[in-house]
Amino acid sequence: MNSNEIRNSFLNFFKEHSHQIISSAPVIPYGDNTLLFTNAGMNQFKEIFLGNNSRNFKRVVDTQKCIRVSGKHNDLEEVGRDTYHHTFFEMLGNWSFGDYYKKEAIKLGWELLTTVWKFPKERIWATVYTTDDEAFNYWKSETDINPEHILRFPEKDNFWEMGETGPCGPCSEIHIDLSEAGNLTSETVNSGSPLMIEIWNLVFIQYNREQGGKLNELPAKHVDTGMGFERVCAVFNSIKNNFKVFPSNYDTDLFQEIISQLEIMSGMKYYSKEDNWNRPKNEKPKQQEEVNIAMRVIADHIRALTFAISDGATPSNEGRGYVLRRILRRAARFGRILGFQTPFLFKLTKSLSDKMGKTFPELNSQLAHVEKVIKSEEESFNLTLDRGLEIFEKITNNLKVAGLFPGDEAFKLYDTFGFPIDLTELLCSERGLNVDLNKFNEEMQKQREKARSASGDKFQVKLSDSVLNKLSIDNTETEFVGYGNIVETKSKVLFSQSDKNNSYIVLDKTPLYAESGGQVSDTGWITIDNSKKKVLDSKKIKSSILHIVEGNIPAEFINKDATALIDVERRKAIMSHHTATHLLHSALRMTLGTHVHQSGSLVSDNHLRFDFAHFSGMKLSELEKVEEIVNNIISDGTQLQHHRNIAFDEAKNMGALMFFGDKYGEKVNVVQFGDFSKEFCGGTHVANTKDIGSFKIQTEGSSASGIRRIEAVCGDAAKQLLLIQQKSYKERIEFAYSLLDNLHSLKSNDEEVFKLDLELRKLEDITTSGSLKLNENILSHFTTQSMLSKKLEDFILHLSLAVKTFEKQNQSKIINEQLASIDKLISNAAIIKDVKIIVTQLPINDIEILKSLADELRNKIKSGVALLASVIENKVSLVCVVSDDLIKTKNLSAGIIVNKAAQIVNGSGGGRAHIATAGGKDSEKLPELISQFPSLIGTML
RNA sequence: GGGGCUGUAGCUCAGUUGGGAGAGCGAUACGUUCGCAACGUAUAGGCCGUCGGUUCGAUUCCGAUCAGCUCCA
Repeated sequence: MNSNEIRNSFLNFFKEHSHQIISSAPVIPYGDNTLLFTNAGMNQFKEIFLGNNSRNFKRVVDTQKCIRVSGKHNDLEEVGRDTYHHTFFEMLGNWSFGDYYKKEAIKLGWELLTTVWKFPKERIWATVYTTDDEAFNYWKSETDINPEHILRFPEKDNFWEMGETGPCGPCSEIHIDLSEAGNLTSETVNSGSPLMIEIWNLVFIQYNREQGGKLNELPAKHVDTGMGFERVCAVFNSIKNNFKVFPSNYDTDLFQEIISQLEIMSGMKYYSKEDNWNRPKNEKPKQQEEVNIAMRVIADHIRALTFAISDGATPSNEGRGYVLRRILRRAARFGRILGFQTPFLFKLTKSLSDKMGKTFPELNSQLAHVEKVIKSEEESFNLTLDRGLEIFEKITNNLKVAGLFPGDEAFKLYDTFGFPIDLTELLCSERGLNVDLNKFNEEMQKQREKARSASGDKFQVKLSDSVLNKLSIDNTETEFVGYGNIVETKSKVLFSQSDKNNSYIVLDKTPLYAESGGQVSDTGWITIDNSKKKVLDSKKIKSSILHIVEGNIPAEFINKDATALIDVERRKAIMSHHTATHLLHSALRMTLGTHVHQSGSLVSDNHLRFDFAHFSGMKLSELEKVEEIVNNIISDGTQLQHHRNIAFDEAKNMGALMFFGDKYGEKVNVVQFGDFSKEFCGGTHVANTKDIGSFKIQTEGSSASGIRRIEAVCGDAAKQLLLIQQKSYKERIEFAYSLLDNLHSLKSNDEEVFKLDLELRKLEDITTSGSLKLNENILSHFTTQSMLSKKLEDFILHLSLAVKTFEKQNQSKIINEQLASIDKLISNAAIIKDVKIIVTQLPINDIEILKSLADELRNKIKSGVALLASVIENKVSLVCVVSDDLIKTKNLSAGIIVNKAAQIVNGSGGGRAHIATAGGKDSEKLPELISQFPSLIGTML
């Protein structure tokens, strides 16, 4: 059987035993910030185990996409060096939610392995928890396993826990002996031997571990099993080869197709371990093993990258995006061993989607997107490497200690410029240098400690712990009644607590929406005992909606009657924006293609933000088309069809768009507007698209590579936007007038100025507003407005250019005028001790002009000292120049001179020896300065 | 969440006791020689990321902020 057949065989076996096959949850756990990636089969059922959520099925079978990159058992740096660690893997599992338990789980497992798959019974070993006699006995009674192959292990191996608290229980593992003779002993089980491998873990969820370690028996017991799919494929491979090969997950068809493509692309060959052993003696084993490792690393990493990006993740410099970046860069680096210098990883995604696209359709639909993201990320990594190389060269050219590359420099290369340390080592060894790794590690350790101590309360919600703890004990449940007509709702208080400023209230029924799926929380009011309190925010906590209320509310309100009321106007605006988001999504798919999918969304009362996968920026024409489509649907008045609480499969069959955040198997809501838009959505929407009024895109840009972001407004918010635009248009008109005034003062009575003035008056006279009607589509106003703005901007550009040229002309005119007097100044210069000294005040109000005049003067005077002064805004500005010969022979410095001179007018200054500037506050002392200046110079000669 | 680095002409980047904003490539014009073009000369192009502070004066010092890169968590 090939891998696809093995997977299907697993799923179908359990299907025949009344299990429902469900799809894998995305590998990106949306809505669970405690987890970077889906790392176990049970992630999507966590809520069921915790008792926060129930579903309408009891037996389920699935394969779950998982990514593990950190943790004690999986260090990224180890992946690829051996033959069985992976960043990405599938976990096959069968599940019982309060249905069958140990007996049937063991029986079914044994049946699949030995009867269906025909694994040799004598090679199979089973383990149970030390005290789990029940499981031990079922292995004896329900299977014909060799009784000596049933072993007991303590907590470390056979008691499964999700975390420090939460559901847990004993487990029973199945191991298989893949050695050639099949005669391994019990000591090899759980010893980490690559020949005795664990293939299946049957977990019996029985307890809930409380804070402090106490175990409580759960009301319902569950079965949670996990079978490493890649390992099982390797087992099949071993059996096929009569156990004559060393087991390797990479020798299965799952990886071989990628590896053979790598062989073609690189011209190098991958040898399995078995081949290695039989390799002719003249081949260099070390080099071959490096190629093997490189190919395994790449084959593994490309899977993780492709699946993660297909599920909506993007490489970036934080969080899970950063993990992806590291994976990609590691793969790219190993690619260099295979001789790849330019992007190559992206070429491998195609063969992966060919291989697995049938089971995971997202691989096919996202193929083009994934390729683009990977390629551009590879390109940017190459840039990083190039830059790092340059810096590396600089450092090696300036080594202080010969032969030693400083550790702090190596760390800086790594930390600041992202240059991999092993590359530094490689380059150094090529040059006969040693890297000071001790220093490097020391710096790294410092960095870690700094980060750790700074990231204390990361996941702490603002709410105090006591509120949260109490809530989870009370296990309250709130019914959300805020769809459809929004009315005042009578309900009961289930929970209430206060701190200094706020109270926290849970009701049994509430119309107030709690933030979820990007839609912000409602605000409103809760009335208890005729006391009306404002609701500031609402949060969803497990099955409850917690209202955060202004002021103090005593706890004895519990069980009292309450009425809850939404801020209706605000909510209407939110609904408009939410529906508009759906319409926008559809319009984008129509305009740009179906690869567009949501990758983030925010819906509030005054705008919406929509992130979606699309690689290039949108053209203006595309944006206009999208706006037009959305506004057409709005004016069509399409009625909302809200399918609430329907089965997941039913919704899927309707063809509704799903998002990565959707959990499979739940009851879901589908929001539909005719044939135009159909989406899974828990949010609230307008009853008819007409209610939205109008829709306008504000900005389009990029939020991450491969992700575009659109911000838009509708309804009243759109009108607000229009008003703002009109206001800023008026301000620009004012600005244009002030430019025109400038021009006029530079060049009065000019015909061109007159023409420009006329043109501007025209632009001002066209009014864009008029009175806006309530439901009027105001898009045309936006169009006129943007046309006018464009015209005005062109006009301003033209005008400011004219001002600039006139200013320059004016400037050179002034300079030319003054130049004539400069000659006069030179010939009238005072001479003290053979040095020509010039000092004068000029009617110039621009320091730049003063400077260039001084420069001219310096050129013309040939030998001498000059001080030019002017009064600008009632302050004195001074520029002093000294000719080169005097700097040399008389040791004069313009900086010192101008500073001394400025002291007379209560100022200071400085500069270079040949030219310097200064300022002073007392303009009335300027004549005094001018008269004293020659003698001042005299004292310096 | 916490660090480090970067932001100057269309592009790549120089620019230290704070004081005349530069180079190379590219662009434009002119010229010389012409073998796909080369060379020479000239010119244009800058809120020195943004905002605030210190200062007579800030690209430079200080603070904030935005953007990009990068490491740690």
